[in-house]
Amino acid sequence: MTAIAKEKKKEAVSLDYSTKEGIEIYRHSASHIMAEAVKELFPDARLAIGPAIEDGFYYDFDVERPFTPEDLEKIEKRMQEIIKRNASFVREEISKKDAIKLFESKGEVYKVELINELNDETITIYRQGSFVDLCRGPHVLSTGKIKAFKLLSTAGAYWRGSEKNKMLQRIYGTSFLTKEELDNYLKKLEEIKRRDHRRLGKELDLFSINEDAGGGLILWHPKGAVIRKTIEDFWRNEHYKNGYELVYSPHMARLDVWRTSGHWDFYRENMYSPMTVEDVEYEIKPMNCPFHIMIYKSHRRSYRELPIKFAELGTVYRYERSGVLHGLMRVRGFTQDDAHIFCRPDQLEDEILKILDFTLYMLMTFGFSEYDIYLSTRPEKYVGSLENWEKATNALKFALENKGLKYEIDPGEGVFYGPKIDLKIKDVLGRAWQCTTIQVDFNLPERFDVTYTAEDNKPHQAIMIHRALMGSLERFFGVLIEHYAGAFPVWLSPVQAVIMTITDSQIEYAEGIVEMLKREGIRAESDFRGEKIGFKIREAQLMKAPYMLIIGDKEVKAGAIAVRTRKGEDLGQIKAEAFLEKIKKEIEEKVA
RNA sequence: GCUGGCGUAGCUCAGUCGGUAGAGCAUCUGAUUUGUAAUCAGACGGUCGGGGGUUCGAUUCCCUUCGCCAGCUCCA
Repeated sequence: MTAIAKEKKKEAVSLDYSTKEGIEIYRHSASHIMAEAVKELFPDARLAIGPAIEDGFYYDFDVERPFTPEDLEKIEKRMQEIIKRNASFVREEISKKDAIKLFESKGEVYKVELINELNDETITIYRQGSFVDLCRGPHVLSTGKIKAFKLLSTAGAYWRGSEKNKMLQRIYGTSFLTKEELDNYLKKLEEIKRRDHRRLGKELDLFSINEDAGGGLILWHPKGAVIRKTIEDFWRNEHYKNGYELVYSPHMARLDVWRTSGHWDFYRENMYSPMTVEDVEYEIKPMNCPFHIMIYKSHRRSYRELPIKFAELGTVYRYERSGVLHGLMRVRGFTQDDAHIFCRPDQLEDEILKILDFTLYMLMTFGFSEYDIYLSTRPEKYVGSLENWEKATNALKFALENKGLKYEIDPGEGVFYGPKIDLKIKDVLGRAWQCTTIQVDFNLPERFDVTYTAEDNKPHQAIMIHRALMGSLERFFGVLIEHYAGAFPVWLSPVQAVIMTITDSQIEYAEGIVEMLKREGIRAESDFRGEKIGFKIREAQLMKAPYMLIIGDKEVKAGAIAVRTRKGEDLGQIKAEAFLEKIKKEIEEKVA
């Protein structure tokens, strides 16, 4: 039992707030102080809930009109006063009946609703000054303990998160033990804005979304496309090395295919309306699996052939509600780095282990070493037998444990046809983006009758593993942009070197250098404009080009180039060949 | 989808308490030939997101519609 758990029995706690549990208590107390301030300023506000969250806290209120930024300032000021009053947090235990009476008398209908759902006969409440709130606690000793806080934003939020309920007004805030920590956090928020892939995507001319085309549909500009191509080439090569075969499949198919697969019954909310072609209904694909199954089934397969691994950069379309679209991270049309592995039962675990190794290798190459792993289990809407679900889930669990990877269970978050392992990459926002997914599926093979001929010369049902390592190229690209703040490693940089002349008299020499680099496969660009070198450097710097090759009379005379990096380092005069060797090596080794 | 906020030149933004708009950057033209993050000058560029209403007059006020942004997961 932790110290905090023990302290929960007491009225309020004095403890080390720098622990994870400690800071939660601290922030939860800050949320009570905010609620008190709101009640003092807006007596008609009804309290909902107000927990501590990842980087702060919030409290939901039912109020007549939404809070304005000016309201937040007033609330902040009032919170300062409440902190100055230094009222103690006092814990009380009262009977359920008294609790209901208490909150009814205050008109706190949401609190009454919550109490009614509690099974305990004794309810705990916390008071500070004249403010009282239904709360399990614990809290800090007194309001004066809160040293640094800030209210950040307001937003609508449904009561209990359901859009069928009334929308309440939520105030987000954060608090830290010291002003310094708070300032650091606010700085981090600025940094997050600076790295936003939507902003960088525009600034670096990587991609755009055009409202005439539609939301959630990505236009890849040349510079973004080069990066994508580089990723794809790497991906294809690695897949061939790992025993995959590449395939291509169409973007639509007859609706009956999706009926057979179960998508039409279990995944329809993510699918677009069918279109009718010569009286037959067709559907744009939300997944690639049925096509890979068809390729598998195009002829009979022997147990000797397995595992068969079909991989495809397959573009799929899924309906997402307009409000959830977000740059490259959440889109309606995206390309999965998809693959389906058809195997025998005895091969299943080994194949999952191979995929895990492959995944970690791929992610590492792109500079990601931090991720959270989840094992998602059977959802409410599912196909197949419970027995199959259990087999599949156990296979995934076994593989994770065998690898010694830490994971959490995500109950009910599996796909309708099978459980899955998800790897979530953490971006600078601290948000974890689901990229990798590995799904074991006994069900589609059954629905499509996917078999192989075994040693007994009889058909046996194959098992399928669906997997995407980067997830979708769009989302992965978004995470990459934020991860590198647009300054991609050389191998991914759309422009790897900008060659710039000091004056017109070096153009001929510089052209030779550019040509040589291009011939060697370097993405070199020239800037021979009649501008000052500082101006050219500034532009290349803003485009985050890793190398700037400056050529003046001195370099022409020496038969060399002056190399500057985007970090501002001056590598001095070197021979073009030496530079070529250096940059080639960096590209080859994918140096970050 | 819901709630709120926002929508002015290619971009970033200012402005108009109702009298049809302005800056910087970008683009184009010219001059400048320059040594490590912005040379100078000129020109071009907008029916102020779309539609409707009020008004002598709307970019400004009202309604509606579209788009974008934030939140809607964290359960006393």
